Amino acid sequence: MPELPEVETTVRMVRAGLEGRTIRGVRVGWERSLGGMSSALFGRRVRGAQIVQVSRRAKYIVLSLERSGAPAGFIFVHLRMSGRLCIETPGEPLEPGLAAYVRVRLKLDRGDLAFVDVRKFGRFEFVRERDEITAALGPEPLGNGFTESGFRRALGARKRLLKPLLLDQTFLAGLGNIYVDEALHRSGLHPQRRSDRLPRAAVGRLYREIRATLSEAIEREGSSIDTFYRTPEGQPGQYQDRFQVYGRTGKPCLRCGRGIRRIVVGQRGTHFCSRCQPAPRPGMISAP
DNA sequence: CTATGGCCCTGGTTGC
DNA sequence: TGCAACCAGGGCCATA
Repeated sequence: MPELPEVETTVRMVRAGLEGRTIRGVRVGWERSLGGMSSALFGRRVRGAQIVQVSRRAKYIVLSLERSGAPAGFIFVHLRMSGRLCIETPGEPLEPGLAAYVRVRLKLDRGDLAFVDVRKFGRFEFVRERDEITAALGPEPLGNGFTESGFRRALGARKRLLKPLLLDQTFLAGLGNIYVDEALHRSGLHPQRRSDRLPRAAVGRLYREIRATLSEAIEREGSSIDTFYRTPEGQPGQYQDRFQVYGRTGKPCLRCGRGIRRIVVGQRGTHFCSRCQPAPRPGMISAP
């Protein structure tokens, strides 16, 4: 599920309930969610710490911890495919259907934070230094550090297919399968175009459409295409109603009417319009 | 460097 | 209806 817009929505909704809270205890239902640390050590690291800030970096939710005013590490949460954060209070108990999938629970001085994750791919991990996670990440697509000229240089420095490159979190951090397909369609670019063979104007379009797509999706609180993603308030997002290509295989392109096609690129289902996103010349799909 | 396939997991949907 | 196969908003790792 969650890509940048869903993670951003999650952060905005849990922030008020978490900032300022103190972690009184920990319950771990699936130890691997901790990313290799034992439950015992995780408990020791976070018990007694105060959550002073809730923020987002790429697809991570970052809880900054302090003990008596001094930095005390971070909890990095990655929702992967099916993860969700829920705040439970006596007045707002967890939805009954979710209880069986709580993998980590933080007992707070007011309420609980439940990390729910059906498929168990998600992570809820403690690190001492932010860099341990963020060092390998590419720029934030909506941040000031992501510029059109920098993007052009970076694309030109690689010889990869556009779609897998845009999914690569070390190249650009935050896009996932849905928003890459949507941004490529809006840019009129075929997912198998090579990154180093784009005209300048195409790079400009792609740059702007990536940012516009993500911004519009955040405004609509992300996309919900099945029962997994819900905002922490339990509501589905609204951006799925705006999809141009994702999940629309065989349906008419909303711009030109031709049927949307689905192919597999880099092992990921890929949706595009063969008229609005013309294929590169055959020799340009793979390296010569 | 780039690409590919397997793997981690569970549940919903599809097709016979 | 029953059941197997296939699919899924992600990412890591080993191997060509």
